Formats: sequence, structure tokens, C-alpha cells
Amino acid sequence: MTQIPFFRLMNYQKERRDNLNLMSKKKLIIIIGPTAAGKTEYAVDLAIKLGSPVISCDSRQIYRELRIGTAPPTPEQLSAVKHYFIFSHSIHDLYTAGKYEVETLALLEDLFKTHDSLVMAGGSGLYVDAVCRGIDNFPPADIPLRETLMQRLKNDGLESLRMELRLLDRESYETIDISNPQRVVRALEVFFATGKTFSSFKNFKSKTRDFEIEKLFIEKPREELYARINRRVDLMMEQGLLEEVRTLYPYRERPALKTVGYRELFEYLDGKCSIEEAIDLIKRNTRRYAKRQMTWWRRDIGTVIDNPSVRNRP
RNA sequence: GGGGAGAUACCAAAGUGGCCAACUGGGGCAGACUGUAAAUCUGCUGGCUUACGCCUUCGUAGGUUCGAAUCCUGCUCUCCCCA
Repeated sequence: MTQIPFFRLMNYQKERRDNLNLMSKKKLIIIIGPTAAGKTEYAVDLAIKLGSPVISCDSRQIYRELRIGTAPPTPEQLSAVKHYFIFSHSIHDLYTAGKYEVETLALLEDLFKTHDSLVMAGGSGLYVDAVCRGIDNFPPADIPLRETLMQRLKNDGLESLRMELRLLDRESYETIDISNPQRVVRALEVFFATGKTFSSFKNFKSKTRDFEIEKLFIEKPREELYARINRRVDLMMEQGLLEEVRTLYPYRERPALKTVGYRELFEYLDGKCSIEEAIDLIKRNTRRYAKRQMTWWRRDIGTVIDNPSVRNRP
């Protein structure tokens, strides 16, 4: 068994568990934590021990075209235990947290027929939440509409879109982060696609799952984590990340390739920076990513999932 | 040995008598997050304080001045040019 310096057990659905009583004793164990903390290794070991497959919860490792830069499980790990959502989708198809929720719940239902405990592992906080508490029934992304809005953002500026949102959906204007162009665009997109306001789709209630959820948060001292990240990036380069990126260059605009490790090397291939600079940027951006992951889960610790106030910020 | 330039916060770099606890960038820290989430966005970054505010900072030791990161002098160090 791998040595994990620190990990914290979170009684995530403690209250729910009491209410569930005999309904089900099925349990989903989710290994979460920042990138490069050792989730994959830990999950594989645990899965073998429990006779469970590993269900990945990673928004980038699902893409079969991405083999090096996303630090997916090794071929040995993949053959040691059955994995789901690794290399299962293509960068050419738009994938989202909403789809992940649907596909994963279907899979879990199926797997729970033959397993009592299932191991899930991943670093994508929104995807983990989609499984644990669900995403409200928002309309799916409307890409052509979104592109139109992005074009408007570019031409007229954010303020113009904000003003429009203020007129069409005052509530969203006052509650979402209007300094974030992505959020403003999405709110408008939903309005134009459905004629209903973005805010009207929110219901602030977590969905109910008929299985127990336990989260294991793997953490490491910051210094050690950063050292591991640096080492891993160097290793990826040795494994041929640059070659991989080169073959993916034509698809660089795909959302799936807006990914740490790929973007920076696209810039290098454009001649915008040296290879050394690109590698340093990958390391820096991975550190920042890890920090964001920790921020995301920090709020989970000690919170109760049914409390709407956790999600309904002022 | 002679001449010149410079030493500013974690780093780089502006500031050249009061509007300076000090522009800006990097790095770092913290936060947000409902179908792009490895995305996108926000705040902080000398100390103490909830805040008003107070205290200590611009190589170092003095000096001039009501007032100095800014002017003067000594010292230390760095860089460049000539020997």
C-alpha cells in the first residue's frame, strides 16, 4: 500500500447516512485532492483491495487523444484494475460536467448491482460535485450561440454584455460574478436559447443519491506537492509531451486542449517563447491549478451538503 | 591604479524634496465557482489593527530641511570602461 503522508477522512454525507438506514448500504469512496498528490496510485491500491474498478473523475483524462500531459494512469495501472472514464471520449466531442453526471450515475447504478463499494478518483471539483450533489437542470451548452456571444464580447466589450444581462436577467446580473466574461456569456446564452432566465434554473437543492458517499482528501505539504509537480512536468517532457502536443496542434482551439501542459507548448510552437520558458509556465500553471483545487475542497471540509447556503452565495 | 554607473519590498523595476508604505510586472498567498471547470474570474502581498489609525522601511552612518527613497558627506558593496 502506498504511503500517503496525510489524508483526511471526511464524513461527507454523515447526516444523509443516518436517514438512509436500510435503503442501501452501497458506498462510493471518492479520492480527491490536488493534482500530483498521488490520487491515482492510492485509488488503484484501494480498488484492488476492495475488488472495485476505478471510476475516474477527471475532466481531461477522459480524452483518448491526451496521453502524456494529463498524467493519466499508467498502462500497468490500467491493466491492474478496470478504469472508467479514462480515454473514453474524444477531444472532438464537447464534453461537460452535465454529461458526466448523467453517464456516471448510470454507470454507478449498474456497478452497484455487483459491488458494495466503488472507488472514484479525480481532481475535477465540479465533476465530483456533479456526482455528489448534482447539477441543476440547466440547458446544455449552445455552441453556435456561445460563439456569437464571444464575438460580441470581443467587439463590443464586456460592459455591453453586462448591460444586456441587466436588462434581460436582473437577478443573474446581481448574483453571478459579472467581472467574469464566461459567466456573463453563459447567462445570456441560456436566456437566448430558452427565453428563460439563467437564475430561474437554479433550485439550490442538492439531488438525492441512494448511495453513501465518503470522500478521502489526499493532501501533501505545499512544498512537497510543488516539488512533485516540477518533477512530473520534467518527466512528461522526457516522455515526449512536445511530440504529443505537436500532433494536436491543429485542434488547439478545442476546449479539451485549453489545458495546462498543452497551451504553453502551443505557444512555444508558435515561437512566442523558448522551450525553457514554456516548461516553467507549465510548472507554474500546474501549481496554480493545484491551489485552485485545494480552495475548492477546503470549503467541503466540515460542511453539510444539504445546506443550500453553501451554494447560494450572496 | 584612473574614470563612470548603480544599490528601492520575495524578484524585476518606476519614483528623483511633501500627493510614498512607495507605480507596474513577475512570483506568492487567499477567495469565487451550476453543461468551457486543468476553464474563467476576484482580492491581498512591510508590521500591528475589524476599521480609523499607528509603527518600522528605499545599501550603511551621519548631515541639510518644517519635511528626504529623493539633496550633501563618509563608508560598504555591485557593474561597466580605461590601465
